[in-house]
Amino acid sequence: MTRTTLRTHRCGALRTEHIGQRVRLGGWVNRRRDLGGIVFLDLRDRDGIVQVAVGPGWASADTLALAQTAASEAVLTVEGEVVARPTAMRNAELATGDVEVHATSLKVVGPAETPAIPVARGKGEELPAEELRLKYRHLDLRRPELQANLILRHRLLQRARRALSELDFLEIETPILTKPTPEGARDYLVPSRVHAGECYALPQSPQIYKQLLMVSGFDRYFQIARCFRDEDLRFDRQPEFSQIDIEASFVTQEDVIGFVEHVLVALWDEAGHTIPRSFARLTWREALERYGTDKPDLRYDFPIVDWTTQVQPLAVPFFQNTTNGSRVRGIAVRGGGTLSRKDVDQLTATAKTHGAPGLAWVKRQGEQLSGSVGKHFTAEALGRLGVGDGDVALITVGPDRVTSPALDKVRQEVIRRLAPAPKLAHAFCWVVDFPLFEPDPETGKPVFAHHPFTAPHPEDVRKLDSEPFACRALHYDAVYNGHELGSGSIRITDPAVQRTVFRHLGLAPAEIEARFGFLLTALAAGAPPHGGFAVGFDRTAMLIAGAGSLRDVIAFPKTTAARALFEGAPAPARPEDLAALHIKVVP
RNA sequence: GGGGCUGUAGCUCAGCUGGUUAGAGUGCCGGUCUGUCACACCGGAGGUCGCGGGUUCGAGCCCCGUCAGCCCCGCCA
Repeated sequence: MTRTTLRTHRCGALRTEHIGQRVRLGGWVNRRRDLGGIVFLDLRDRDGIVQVAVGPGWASADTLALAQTAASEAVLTVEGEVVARPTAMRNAELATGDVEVHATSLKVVGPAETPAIPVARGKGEELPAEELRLKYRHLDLRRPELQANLILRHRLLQRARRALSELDFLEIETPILTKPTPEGARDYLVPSRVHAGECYALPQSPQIYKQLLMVSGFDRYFQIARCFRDEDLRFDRQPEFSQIDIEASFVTQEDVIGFVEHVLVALWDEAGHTIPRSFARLTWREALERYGTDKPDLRYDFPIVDWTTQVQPLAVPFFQNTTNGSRVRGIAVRGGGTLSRKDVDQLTATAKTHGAPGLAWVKRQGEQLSGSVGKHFTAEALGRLGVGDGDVALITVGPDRVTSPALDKVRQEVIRRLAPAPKLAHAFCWVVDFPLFEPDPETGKPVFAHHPFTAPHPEDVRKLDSEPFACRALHYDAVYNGHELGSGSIRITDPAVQRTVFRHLGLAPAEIEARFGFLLTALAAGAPPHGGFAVGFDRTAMLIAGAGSLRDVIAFPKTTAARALFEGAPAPARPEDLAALHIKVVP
């Protein structure tokens, strides 16, 4: 199957079953070992590495001379015979290590200059700086690790397509040149040459299009959708990324959750992991209460607990400012007695950098109590907090919006330092019942927590105006080991409700018609109940591959400053191009 | 927009309290070598100490600014 005019096999595919065959190979010189009379070349392709031996018993003097000068990373074609290695010469570290190829002829078809960064690395040798790896991406991508990541990514994509096709979903493409959105992330704009002063926007997601497809009756849609958001980046955020985008009609939240579980289980299966269904489920409120985050890592315990009433009688000064909704919350760290004073100090620093006033702590070793608030406690009082012998309690105080994120970070840090065995290797869960609104950090006014097409929970619709923050949404997130894999919702299908929601966003009626008229018109044309989901595919691939960054599962990623170091994008536009686009750059 | 870390040979790094001619490993070049697999051994070349300014008798090292990469906060409906 891999045979072409120029080669018969891939290098990395040769095994003992090929012994005796004459083969032609093509590959890159991974390493050369020149012993004088005999030369060994490690030839590499995407399947792996095979040793090519060039010796006087079978190769001409010219071939031997050529092998002696073959440069690292040059492309060679090799013709020769697959032979068994003598027992003592086998290499158990190579998949092809029981055989080698005795080359009878050899050709440098792609000479190579000395590579700017090494492809073949010695054991324990560090990777080149990421800046160089991105600049010389064509070399970095030759590394077996990155090849494996991209090959896995391919298989995951194919598996997602297959899984969804089996569920009768149709793959339909939507535009890349689309319309700016009023809310959410900043758009990448594409100026129109034909229409002076007008712009397309690259989609942040195909949200409206997939809803239109439901209105059109396609029933079940999916797409591996490229999405673009002009926001600052992180190790797990790139300006352009791929989503497994799903939408289905005549569904409830349970149907969508079922579809998504089916896809996720298939993806993990593709990587050899068997994931039981159904996934754990907790409400957004529970998640924040117990873990301080809407994407809890359920591989580990160490839940956050409310100790406000238990510590009240102890008259600890630090815990006294429990006015207007503040609570005393903390984590009973089982086995936390092994945390050093320095560990606790660093945990305190973590809590403070995330807004907490500080971190009180009590450690119990036998009857011995120690820690910043140790003198206020008795063993019995600690027992009421669930803190036993050898444990430590980490405690803070404040309103939930302060203590939740701080204790989330503290919990993560505790897990990192204690490195307990996880209860599960793959902890999936659904977080449901998200709030429809959240307070604007500046004004305190309600703003949409998800996107403005998310349907309110039917039980809470009457609270839309009176108690907006008590209003739940039909919005759900899939979470894996503390990472958000994606989110989805049931959509608003009543154009009147959709108009009300836009008004809540502060949009004037004329603006609503201008921006979303096409959606409202569609909803009024007979819209089936529908909902969907989007899986962040790059992030999923990163997690399944065990990669440390999105950049390791994307062939040509951007830096954290959104630059492409390989091709050098973005680049200054030529004046004539700007003129054609009716653009003047203001310095 | 803010904070932190890093930047010295092609690559990975060391460089003491500011003090002689900036080192190592690897790669590269030349040589020896017929069973290596990070081959071994001998020899050699290779430096804008990110960039700009300042302090100092003297700066890789101290100060200010700046650029780049990475990580974090804000941001990411």
